[in-house]
Amino acid sequence: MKKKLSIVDIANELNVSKTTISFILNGRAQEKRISNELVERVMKYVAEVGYKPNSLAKSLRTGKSNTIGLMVEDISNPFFASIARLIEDRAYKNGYKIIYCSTDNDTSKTQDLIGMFRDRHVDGYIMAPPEGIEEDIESLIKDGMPVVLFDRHLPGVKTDFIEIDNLFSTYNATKHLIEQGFKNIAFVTFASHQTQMVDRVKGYEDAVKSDGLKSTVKEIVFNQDEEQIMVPLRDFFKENPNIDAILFGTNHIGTCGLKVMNELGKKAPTDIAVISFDDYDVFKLHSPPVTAIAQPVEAIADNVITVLLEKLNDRSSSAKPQSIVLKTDLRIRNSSLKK
Amino acid sequence: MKKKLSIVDIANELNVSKTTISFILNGRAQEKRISNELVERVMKYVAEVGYKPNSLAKSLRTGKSNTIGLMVEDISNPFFASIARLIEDRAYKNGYKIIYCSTDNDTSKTQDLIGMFRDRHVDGYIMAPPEGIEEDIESLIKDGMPVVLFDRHLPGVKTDFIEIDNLFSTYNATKHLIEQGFKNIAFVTFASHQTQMVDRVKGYEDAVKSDGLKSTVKEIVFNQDEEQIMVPLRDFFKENPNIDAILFGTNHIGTCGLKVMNELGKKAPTDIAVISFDDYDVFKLHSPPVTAIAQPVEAIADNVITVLLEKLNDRSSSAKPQSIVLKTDLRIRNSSLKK
DNA sequence: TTTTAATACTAAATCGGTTAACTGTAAATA
DNA sequence: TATTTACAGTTAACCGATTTAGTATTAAAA
Repeated sequence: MKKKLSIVDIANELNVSKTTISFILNGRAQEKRISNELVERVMKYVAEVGYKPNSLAKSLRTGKSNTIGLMVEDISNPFFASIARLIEDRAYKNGYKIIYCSTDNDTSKTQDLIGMFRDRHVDGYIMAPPEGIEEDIESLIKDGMPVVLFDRHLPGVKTDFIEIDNLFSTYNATKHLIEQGFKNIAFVTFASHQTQMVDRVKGYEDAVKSDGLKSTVKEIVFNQDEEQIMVPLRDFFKENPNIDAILFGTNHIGTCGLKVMNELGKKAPTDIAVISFDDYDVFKLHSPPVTAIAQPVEAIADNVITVLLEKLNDRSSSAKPQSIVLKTDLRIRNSSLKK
Repeated sequence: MKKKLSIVDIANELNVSKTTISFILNGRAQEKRISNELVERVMKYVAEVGYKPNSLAKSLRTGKSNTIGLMVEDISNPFFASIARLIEDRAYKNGYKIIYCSTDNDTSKTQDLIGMFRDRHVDGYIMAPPEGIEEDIESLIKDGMPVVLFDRHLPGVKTDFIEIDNLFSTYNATKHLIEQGFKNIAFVTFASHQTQMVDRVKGYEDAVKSDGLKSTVKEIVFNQDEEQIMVPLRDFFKENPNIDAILFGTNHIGTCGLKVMNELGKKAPTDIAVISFDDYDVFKLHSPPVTAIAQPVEAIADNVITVLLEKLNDRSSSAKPQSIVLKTDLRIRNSSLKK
């Protein structure tokens, strides 16, 4: 077990001060007028023995950790998992590591996690924030930490965020159902005051109202345990036997909804037409396949990391926060629905 | 932007040496005979101002970072995502953070990532190792790093691992198909020399041979791009028109397989019976639902973290490595297959 | 000839903790 | 009375880097 080399070992071996080594390794040789000769000698030796500076020591001194904290609702949800994956790739390419965690949409858990991230001196934060976290985020921002939100934003908080056009997405999907001739369209979603959910509900309501149809919104309490989501769904179907189409507010609730429909022997789309927010394999492979509102996952991840890197590279920048709103894609999978 | 308090600030404020503060905060007051009076005064002040020790400085001095490096094949794969989620929870509860990354089963990428983790002084490693990484893992172990492998292991490398009984799982699934009366059963999987894949193939082959049936194994090159997986699958179906049942080696390939079957208008299970490794929503919700080999995800995550925490708490322990092999569950979803 | 400037580095402080070794006093033991 | 022991802490070194301020030498400018 060879002990790791430190900058002092290198300095001693080459009879040079560690300051010089440090300057050379940080590309400040020119600026500090270190002779090319010496630079070469040092670089050669460093490569030879494979010396790597201790990043903890470096972080302690410089205050930068080259780490980004990523907080999503649940890393095992395919939507967040794929965004996390894309962010991870881009971050590594730019020399950043990711520390991630799942908030479960739980405010106090999230506060704890922010504390951990702070303590670990992450350089920047990417998060899909839960409700009630406004003050904590504001305090991060006040302390000069770059914060980029995605999937939703916090109305009072002035920071960058990337999201999609939720209102139009559900409006458009609902209109699509109406055009297909459905009259009793329900919207089933998680109970939430978050911006993305509020907008999704509003999009749906705007659409049904514009056609003089009745609005039926069912809100379900978020729960980790899938069974706890399915219970109220069963009730919903029993209480609303005349529903002919449903729009689900997230992939998770859409999946649970399909499971319950299976249980109850209700076929999509012959018995009840279904559209879900967030597209993924379950909907594509369902037979017949389920129409879904696909979020531009790559574009979201790209924008998130681009904006964050910008802030990281130009800390002082007081440019006003960017709000990027991306379009979704309604993937219509059953053109022959009802008519 | 109030600057963060350091231990020196606390010491000065209370007119005590920082050593004393450190002892008290690390629960060594008794041992170092610090008076209860002083302990209380310090604790009260620390709580009041919300002082939190700088973990970077702490790590630098102690060599421990309270971080675990988690390397999976692909964090956006539901199998790995759910294991990651469970490991995350357990790790946080025990005061550890997770740094994660996806290896893509790429050896040199993984080597890079190990380098990063090393550099960040992670306290332990959890990984689903790619091929060809034996030496790197051995060098980690030689340097005293706790390493726990899962999903597969490296035959020559003596370290703990958690996996499932792959051989029996595919043997059993194949037998099940045979019992249903299928005669032309194919096994479609990723090309790999990894232990889990080798065992899965062997389990299949043992089963078909034991009944004197023909073995048809199709190996597909792993690729990030789904289309690159579907091309050889299409070929496979065209070249083997008399196949009446397929066993897919992973959830990913199973999902792609179903997509291709959809394209080609082949129905599961009426045209071709299907069983896939790794159970998830896509298989549960497929109509009719697809039989799958479910891995005990919670048990895997539990065992992984338990073994790692044991090693972390007892570094010197030279107890010989544990090999834990868990059972899978064949979730039969179409009892009325053929007969 | 003296002053200034450029060259090529280095010493020491610093980041914020932990820890081995030590100090000074009072009471207990030899 | 002289020596231990217990008590209640403190001093200073250390982890491994970065960075500010400085030094010694030579060359150019005044």
